[in-house]
Amino acid sequence: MPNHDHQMHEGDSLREAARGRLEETGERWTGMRAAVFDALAGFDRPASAYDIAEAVSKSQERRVAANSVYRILDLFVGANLARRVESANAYVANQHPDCLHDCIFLICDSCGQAVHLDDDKVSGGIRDAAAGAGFSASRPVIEVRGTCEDCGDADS
Amino acid sequence: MPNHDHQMHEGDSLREAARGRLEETGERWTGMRAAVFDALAGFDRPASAYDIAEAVSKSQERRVAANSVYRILDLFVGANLARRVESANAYVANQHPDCLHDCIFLICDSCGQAVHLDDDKVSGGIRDAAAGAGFSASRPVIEVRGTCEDCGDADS
DNA sequence: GCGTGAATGTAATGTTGTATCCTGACCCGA
DNA sequence: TCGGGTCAGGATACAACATTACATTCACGC
Repeated sequence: MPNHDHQMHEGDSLREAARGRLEETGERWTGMRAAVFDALAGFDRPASAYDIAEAVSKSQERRVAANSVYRILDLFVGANLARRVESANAYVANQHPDCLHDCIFLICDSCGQAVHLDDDKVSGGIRDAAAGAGFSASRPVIEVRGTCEDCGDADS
Repeated sequence: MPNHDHQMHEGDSLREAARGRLEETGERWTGMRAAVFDALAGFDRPASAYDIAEAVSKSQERRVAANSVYRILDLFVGANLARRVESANAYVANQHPDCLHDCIFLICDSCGQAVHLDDDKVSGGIRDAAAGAGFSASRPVIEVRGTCEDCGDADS
């Protein structure tokens, strides 16, 4: 079970939380950044920068290049608005940008969905193991590939 | 501390262990596979498929294409002779191919070295956390980016 | 208005990973 | 010895992911 309550967000509430968080870091919430955030949050699974570029191109009715998207995604990751899923070369919106965690992703190899867990006990164990090897951890990457409940139920 | 002893290998011993393990799976230990394994084991840090292709090209004195290397690396990963480091898009030789673990990589962002830990307690915790969310884990990816002891000592 | 720096656009290029089809070595049975 | 099957690997092309350099535009203080 989680060891504290999060302010969870969705839809407009998430957008506003993201905007607030980004502005706290001294960055601007521009139209382009809003469009990228909306596109990212609109996916129900991890989205690649190119997926997002395509979605934004559609919503803006003009071509948006990948590198603009990369710039903004890097900014988002730095500000905790988004996370990178390393094993999928993709990104997800962070549902609670105000709250910093080492997080765990459960990624279904069948449907592509990614669930985000926060378990400070597990991540603490990893940080301890790293520290025990004389290693100073800055960014744990904890991802589990496998099969989600829905896909496991019925072997389609 | 590790919770059991491994048969650790290096040099020729590692090569022989790898060969034995691969042949146990019903695959052949060909010259090309040996060359790829030697190249991989010769790197002191995670190596990309293209790094390995280049090294093998040199040792064979002919051009070896990346896709051949990928095929062989996939085979190695499947047979537990090598591991993929997801956060670096790279591969490392497994020092004890006879022994299957969820493993933890500590990757130094400064020098690029990767240390391989086996800690069944930590990985068990992750599998438990996944199971608690109804998720059937097949392949945990546990990597920690940070700074190793050597690079942290003196801030060059 | 106008200069300045931040944000974004444009284009090219580099890196990583896959797909497809083909060749050559080897084995095996007729 | 001939044919056919299998499989490792080669060649090529291409798809997907990511970065770089430089030009242009925009917001804001003055």
